[in-house]
Amino acid sequence: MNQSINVRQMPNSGAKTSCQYCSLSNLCLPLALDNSDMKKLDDVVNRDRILNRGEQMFTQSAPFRSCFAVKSGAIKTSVITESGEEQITGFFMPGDLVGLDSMSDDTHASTAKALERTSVCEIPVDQLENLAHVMPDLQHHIFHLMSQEIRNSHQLSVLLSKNTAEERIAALLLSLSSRFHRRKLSSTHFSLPMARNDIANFLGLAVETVSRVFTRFQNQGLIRARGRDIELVNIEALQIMALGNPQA
Amino acid sequence: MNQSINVRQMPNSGAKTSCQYCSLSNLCLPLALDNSDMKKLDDVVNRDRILNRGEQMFTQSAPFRSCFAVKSGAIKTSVITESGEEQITGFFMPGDLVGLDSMSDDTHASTAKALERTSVCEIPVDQLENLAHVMPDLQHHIFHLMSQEIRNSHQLSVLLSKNTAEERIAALLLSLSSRFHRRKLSSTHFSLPMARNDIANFLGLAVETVSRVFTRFQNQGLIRARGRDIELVNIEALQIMALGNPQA
DNA sequence: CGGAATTTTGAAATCGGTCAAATGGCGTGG
DNA sequence: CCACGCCATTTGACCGATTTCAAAATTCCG
Repeated sequence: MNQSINVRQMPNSGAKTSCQYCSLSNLCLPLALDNSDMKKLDDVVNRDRILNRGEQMFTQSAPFRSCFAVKSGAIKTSVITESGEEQITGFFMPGDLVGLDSMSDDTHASTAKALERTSVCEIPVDQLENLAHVMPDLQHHIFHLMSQEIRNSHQLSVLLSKNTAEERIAALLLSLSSRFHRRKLSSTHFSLPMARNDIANFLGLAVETVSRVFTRFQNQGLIRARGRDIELVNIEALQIMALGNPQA
Repeated sequence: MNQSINVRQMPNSGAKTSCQYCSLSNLCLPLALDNSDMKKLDDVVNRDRILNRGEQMFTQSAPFRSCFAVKSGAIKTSVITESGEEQITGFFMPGDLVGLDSMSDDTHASTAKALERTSVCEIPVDQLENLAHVMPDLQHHIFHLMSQEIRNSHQLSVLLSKNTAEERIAALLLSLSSRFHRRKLSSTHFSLPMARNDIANFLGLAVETVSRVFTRFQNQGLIRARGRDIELVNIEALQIMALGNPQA
């Protein structure tokens, strides 16, 4: 039910957990850093900001001052078009860095909202840039993360323009599966952090279509779904399905 | 017919044009730099690589060593899915930097191909990172460019998942228009660098649909199109069209 | 426990895709 | 300079996956 990741407590402290003692350090920004550099990063991080389900972390067009690392819970980001439509651009899980799409401007390019109770670490961008300047590994790592974000978005574009409803949903389930796996959680049995509505929006489908595909998958014995509780029964079949028409 | 940008010649030289004397310096990487820094950048740039139409600048999965700045001509980038389908992820014009989506890996995340005769400047990434390390403005500028790339891709996602064929094509025409404008070319009369096929692929449509929409637009008096030669007759109407259903 | 929100299910409508074929443009070579 | 042939573009008719509209069923929380 709860796919958040427990944060190992610092031995002698009930206080905020430093990067060194955070179980996410192998996923998050500190990944690239040695101990002394991690300390410096540690100093600029504002820890333990808690968001309730539905609460916004930042909103599009608001002044851009910080990126956020997800500690537990889950975040969705979305852009609002001029015609008022929302497009979800990503789901962020513990260890992910949110807000990189805003680094080209002094205002946020998207809105970030908590999908459930979520705790985050805030990292002021000006300080992050300063650190990156003196720490080549950090600079490199940020380049890496931003580039990864571009790739993810390109993958989404492919999904949206080339794949059927079934293929998109299979791909999303597998993507979530592998992300849970990387976080040492079960890759076959998890709880969706987002509503059907969010899935539909993200994948460019109608909610009804998402619902129908879920039941179809269930009837075909590919998954077992009860509400947000999902079990991947036949991963291989899902993988084949996600690939789409294989004769292209 | 030719929307390439002339490169101002260095007064006393028929040789390669340095960044200082390149008319694109206000669009390209040097944008962020003062004269002495520009010199250093200049030293690491391999100039005057020429690609013929259809020639590949780099291919997906090939070792990633350099980014490329477009000097004249036009480039398209695309990703190939596991099932062998191509999705064009961007069109790059003079002053644009190609290859940023590959900075998360040591292999290219996409393939880049020249749409017409194109000249580019090659910038080795390791040297670019070194320079960024000593030049905070350059680092900031690269963050900016990468973030912009994320935004662009998000915009594409919105287009693909929320907009009709007409809206997508109107949006593309307007986007090209503004990009030509920023390069001091006509924003109402230009030559498309890409084929209908590329437009269709980029926008997630069938070629036939693109063709139909073009003729529909022409009949409605929004544009005049003969082959790749495009004239935007009623920009306001196109803008309204690109917005999509305004009652959402 | 109750009411609202989410999810599911059904039937009908549609936009864009697919298939097929005609037309047009352009470079090459005679 | 023209004719050929190839490839890009256009046009037409039909089809199908997904959307839309409507309503029931279920779940979620306060």
